[in-house]
Amino acid sequence: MQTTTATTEPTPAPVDVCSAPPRRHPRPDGRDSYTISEVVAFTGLTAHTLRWYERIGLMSHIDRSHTGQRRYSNRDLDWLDLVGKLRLTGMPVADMVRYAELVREGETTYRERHALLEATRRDVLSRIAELQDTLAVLDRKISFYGDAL
Amino acid sequence: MQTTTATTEPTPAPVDVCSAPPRRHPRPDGRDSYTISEVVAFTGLTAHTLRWYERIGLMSHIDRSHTGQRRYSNRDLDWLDLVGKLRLTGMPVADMVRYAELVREGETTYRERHALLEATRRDVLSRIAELQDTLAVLDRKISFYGDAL
DNA sequence: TATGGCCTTGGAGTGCACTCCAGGCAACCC
DNA sequence: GGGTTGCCTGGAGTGCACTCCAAGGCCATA
Repeated sequence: MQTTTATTEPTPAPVDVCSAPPRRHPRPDGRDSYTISEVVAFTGLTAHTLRWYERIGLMSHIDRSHTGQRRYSNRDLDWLDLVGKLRLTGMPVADMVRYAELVREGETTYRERHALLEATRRDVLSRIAELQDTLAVLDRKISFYGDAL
Repeated sequence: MQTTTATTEPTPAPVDVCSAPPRRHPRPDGRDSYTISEVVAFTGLTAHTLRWYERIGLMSHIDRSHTGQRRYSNRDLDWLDLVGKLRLTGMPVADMVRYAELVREGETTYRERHALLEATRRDVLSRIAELQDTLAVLDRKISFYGDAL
């Protein structure tokens, strides 16, 4: 089950540890190396975007095949899942890059990561509250139009 | 008490009827005419943005003083409140302009307005669900970092 | 050997939602 | 009259997050 990429395992390469993130799209088991187009299929992002994420430092360096093509690991996909979630919160990409840098710097940044996620959590809560507020307005208007019809 | 703008009252000018929207920022009572900078203070939008909204048709024509300066009514402020709410949902400005057009066209567009708001409502619900999903992920990570500290 | 498919790169382009600028008018205070 | 403030306009500029382009490498199949 636990296929490990020999290329990355020796150097534990600081990654986003934490409990295993739930994977949304079924990923084939027993593999740990995907082409960019497979990742496109899993994530819904474009290949352009994936390469751009790498360029701006939102993803740490991705493995390459002997011909120089990108080979994404399950860890990379987990990270993309998290990025997708953070994107939904409206977090700017620059902030996500900051978080990625903290992850790359290793365990010494736990405190700062904790603070960053706490702040994000507060943002998310207030966005949910705003949306629920908006929902109330929509419901009032919808029932107005519903009654008028 | 009821200061009415003589210019708009004769022609009831189709506006967003429905029940009275709750006003967020305290507006002085007994007035129905505000300068652009007052509206800036009430809404948090910039004067540029307010003029731009008008240019693109997101606001119907705003009253003018004898010198040509904009004079916003309470109805305009109510509309801006709604626009603010819709903006929070992530609705594109173009869609809001569409809704504004429907409002300007009068009662015959009730059905379409109803449908548009229903669709928006569904969007909002799914966004809330996404955010709650994200919140769960954040909580897991936050408690991981919290435990590790 | 050639054709097609998948991938690579740096850099330029796009769409959205503002945001600002230059130049000018009107009103008010000293 | 001069200075300041507030507002006006059309049009250009900005920042973000992609999105696309052109030119080319590698490799499998016909």
